[in-house]
Amino acid sequence: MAQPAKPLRHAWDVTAAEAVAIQQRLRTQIQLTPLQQPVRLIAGVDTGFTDEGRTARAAIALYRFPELEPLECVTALDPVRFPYVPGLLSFREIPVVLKALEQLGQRPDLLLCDGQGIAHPRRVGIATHLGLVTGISSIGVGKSRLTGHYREPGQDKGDRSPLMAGSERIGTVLRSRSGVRPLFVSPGHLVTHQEAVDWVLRCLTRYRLPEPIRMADRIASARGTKK
DNA sequence: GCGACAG
DNA sequence: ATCTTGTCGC
Repeated sequence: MAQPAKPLRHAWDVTAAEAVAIQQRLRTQIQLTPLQQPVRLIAGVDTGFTDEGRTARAAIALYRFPELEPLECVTALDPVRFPYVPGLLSFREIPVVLKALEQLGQRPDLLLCDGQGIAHPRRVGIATHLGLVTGISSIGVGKSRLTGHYREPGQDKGDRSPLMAGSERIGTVLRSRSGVRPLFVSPGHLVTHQEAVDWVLRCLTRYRLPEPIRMADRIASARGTKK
């Protein structure tokens, strides 16, 4: 017998209006509290696109701290189901990131995400969203500004200035390397502003991006190393 | 109405 | 994000 057409929908298949409503609810759960456990496992998270933007590829690179020794890398592919809309990035990238996270053999103590944490119009950037969904402490590391005002920080590595939204602090504009464009660091969930900056600094080597994210970036874009 | 706008 | 070679600068 012919079955009645069922509207097959995935949990993450929402409209832009629904996404905003979800963010407004999630916003109330954010906790900018100090880390409650020693950080031994740090995961860098990033997403890339291929197939003319129809397929998303998430990459997660796990590192042991303080050695910054690479432990394992996992990836996941998923068809894109949500367009890029400034402010709603997490609804486009989180599904495939969760898929990759499930393949990780160990649970990270901290997530370093490519994108904003609370430095977002409704305070729910992808790092915050991911932290709320997983319960894992998370930090947002954006390569450019989404929202907020700031004074240009000094040109030396470590120089910084607060990222503000009115009188509220939403992050830190941090020079991760002398002479390069600054990073926009903000707490995702379960970490403080100070810790967010400290952990990004502790994961830096000789590049602009902290090592875990830099590695995830290369793997997600699948073109950093020509085989 | 006119800009701004993570990846 | 992605399309793309060489080139300028420390």
